[in-house]
Amino acid sequence: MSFREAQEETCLCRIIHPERIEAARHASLTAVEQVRLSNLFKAMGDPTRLKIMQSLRLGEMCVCDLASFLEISESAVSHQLRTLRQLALVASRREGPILYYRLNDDHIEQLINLGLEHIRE
Amino acid sequence: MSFREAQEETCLCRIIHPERIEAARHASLTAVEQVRLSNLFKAMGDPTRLKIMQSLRLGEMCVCDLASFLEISESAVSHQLRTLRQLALVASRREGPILYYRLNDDHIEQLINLGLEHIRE
DNA sequence: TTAATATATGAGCAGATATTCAGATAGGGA
DNA sequence: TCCCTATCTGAATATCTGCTCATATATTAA
Repeated sequence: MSFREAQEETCLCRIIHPERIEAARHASLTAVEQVRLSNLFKAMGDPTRLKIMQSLRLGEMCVCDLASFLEISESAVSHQLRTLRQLALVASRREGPILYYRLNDDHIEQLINLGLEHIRE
Repeated sequence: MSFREAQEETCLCRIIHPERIEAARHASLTAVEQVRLSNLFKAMGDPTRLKIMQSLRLGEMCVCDLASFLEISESAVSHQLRTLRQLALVASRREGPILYYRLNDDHIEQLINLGLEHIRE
């Protein structure tokens, strides 16, 4: 039985506060915004990626700096950096064979700081 | 071959910028903070949980309000609310048989707003 | 107490995902 | 050109996780 069917069976009396549901509906984001926002937080929710971003708060680092610091393989770092790049969380600068990664904008550090405030209170 | 072994094999010449690694080490969070922070963002990274938190920005809602709005089962909502409760992202108030959930503090809404700024630019 | 409603919880499964491994690509120097 | 280094990428795998289903708990009313 699908949710729709279940909802029809139990009727709308199950909805206690229709006005709150309507209010939430009006204030809801677009589907694209929903996806982007959850992808942003999901990216920050992985311990490895979060450590990468924290490391980059202090300045740019190359792949093998990060691998050495985090004690994981360079391949793993590279995979995670790709994810972060695709979400515009980090940017890179090439200097010869070395790629230097940095945080893409101030929002990232602000998000981390705000998160720290929450967990520390 | 473990990472440690690989690191020893390739020696420290693989570490391009020891001073940056040292700086990152000094600025790194405690293990507990790392876990809590990534758990916070991970919780916000799931689409369903994020929608729940967005809905609660407008005011408290009960489980079946949320289930109706999100079009998922009440059981699924309840499971996600437990996760959010354990991370102190939401709090609840009982009125008779009904539990009203709300965002636990202002940080949550600030995090969402900051995330929106990032994805909209 | 019994019934009805609102929510919580445990088990299990299907889908997602982070890592490793092997191999590919790209830049710099000889 | 060839080699070495730095990084990237695809495939495979082991782990994690969100949902469903069934059941349990809790509150209210009769």
